[in-house]
Amino acid sequence: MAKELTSRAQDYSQWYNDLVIKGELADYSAVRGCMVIKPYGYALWENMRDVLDRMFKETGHQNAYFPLFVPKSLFEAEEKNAEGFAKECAVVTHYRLIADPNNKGKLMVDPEAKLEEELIVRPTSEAIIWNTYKTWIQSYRDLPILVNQWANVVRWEMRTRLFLRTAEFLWQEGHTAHATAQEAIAETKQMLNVYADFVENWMAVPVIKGIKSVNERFAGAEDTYCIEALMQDGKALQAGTSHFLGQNFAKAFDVKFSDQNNKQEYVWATSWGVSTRLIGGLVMTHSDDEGLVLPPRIAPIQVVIVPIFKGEEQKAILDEKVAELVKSFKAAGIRVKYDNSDHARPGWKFAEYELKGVPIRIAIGARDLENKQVELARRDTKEKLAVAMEGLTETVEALLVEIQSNLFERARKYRDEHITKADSWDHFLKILDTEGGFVSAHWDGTAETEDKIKELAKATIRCIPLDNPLEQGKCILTGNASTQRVLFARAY
RNA sequence: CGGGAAGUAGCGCAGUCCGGUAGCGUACCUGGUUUGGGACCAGGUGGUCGCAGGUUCGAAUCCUGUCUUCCCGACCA
Repeated sequence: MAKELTSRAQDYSQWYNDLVIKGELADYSAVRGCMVIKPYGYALWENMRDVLDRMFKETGHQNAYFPLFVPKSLFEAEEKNAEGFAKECAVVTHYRLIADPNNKGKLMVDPEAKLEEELIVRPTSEAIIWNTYKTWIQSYRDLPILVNQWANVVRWEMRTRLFLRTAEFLWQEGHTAHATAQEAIAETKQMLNVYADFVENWMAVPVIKGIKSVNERFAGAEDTYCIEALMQDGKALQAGTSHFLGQNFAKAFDVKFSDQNNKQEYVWATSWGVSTRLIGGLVMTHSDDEGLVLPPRIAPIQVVIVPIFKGEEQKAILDEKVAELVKSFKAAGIRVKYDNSDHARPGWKFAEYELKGVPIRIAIGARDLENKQVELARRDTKEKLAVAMEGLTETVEALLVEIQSNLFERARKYRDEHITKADSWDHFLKILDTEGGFVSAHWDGTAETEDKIKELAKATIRCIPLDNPLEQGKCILTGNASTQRVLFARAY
């Protein structure tokens, strides 16, 4: 065994780290809290990015790029936003290094090169963008502005985890400006739906759409909408957020427009983002003790073909036959890899591609050529099937669709089985301590109660589901009157 | 940031207590035999022991500092 994996039951955290590192998605770096995203992991991100980018464009958005640095005076303009992020900001104070006179071969910060004004490395870009929008917007004719940027941001987290919480991460952030509150709210909801569509239909990760409580709301937002996913260890993961920012940033940066009646109005704003964190969620939703399990629609490699041969002569015959298959797969838009390298034997390759989460493996040898068939193995169910060479491309296409839907259904079943109603505090705690998952419980709607529950149960309100039915009840903690249940969970 | 553990060859580890100039497995290289679930035999390559100081004739080993990672907690728009 070349690569031993920790099992989920042994140590869930270690299992996750093993998969990310041994599955070659990412690795630790020399920089605290920052990871190296390796080619295989980046290919996965590129696939995700490309699909999202297309969805953003289909909903009328354009890409742009704003600076990495935010002058402190701009950063602090929107008070709540600044306060929310202040304690995790990297700050640039100098612009030059010089040779250290007391330490040969070493450099030191030039004390003469202190910046007049500190630059904040963006933890999010509302400030720099709204400062820019001020110059873009004069009239209602300039609205809406529908802009997205693909970027990196830095949040100086105390405790980091590969993909789930890193000091630097990749994401996209949409920042839109609108003439009316209704339009901005519609945009906020539209993008939430885009995220839910992407995460469910491409990543095969079921999510619950909802709205955050005041405590969990984005700093500077009027309302934060979110999609919440459930991991295999029963903990929840916020997979994406879409914020209705009201006029907070417009007021902070004095962004006004003239309406049809030549009346000056503040602009309405939204922002929305998803990050490389989604990759962490993907790993923890589908993968198993053998390694990663990637959904076909975003897998860097959808099909791997492993030849089984004795001697160069057989290999040449297989190479020729497989070249036809590869051509046919590629013509059908299937991402296929033919691994005919001779330094690893078939068994080794089988294990390796299982670790990498490749949805379909095809093994083909002399025996198969004779029978005009191949051995096809599904990563999701670990089933092996003998499949006719005739019409193989169509078979594979259909199977990729089936695997995609099987992964989603499996995850949804798990998620649905882990939404539990609790009507007493004891039951509430018991669920959190045993099966985990979402606990649907009444809450009196106050921030104080939410804080108290967080303190006592280490669970937070993940969201108030959008389609939540109203029902009379009593708060799980205080017993005060409540009109609806909300979803609690322990979360990443 | 608090508590705990760790850092020695690409990876996984032993050696550290009791100082004497580094070893095992795997990977890698060469040759051969192999190839339908992580092959075998033989011969090799590769490490200033995380980094920086200090003690000493001599440091992976003792001392000080520092960096990084993991686990638990606090924090986490």
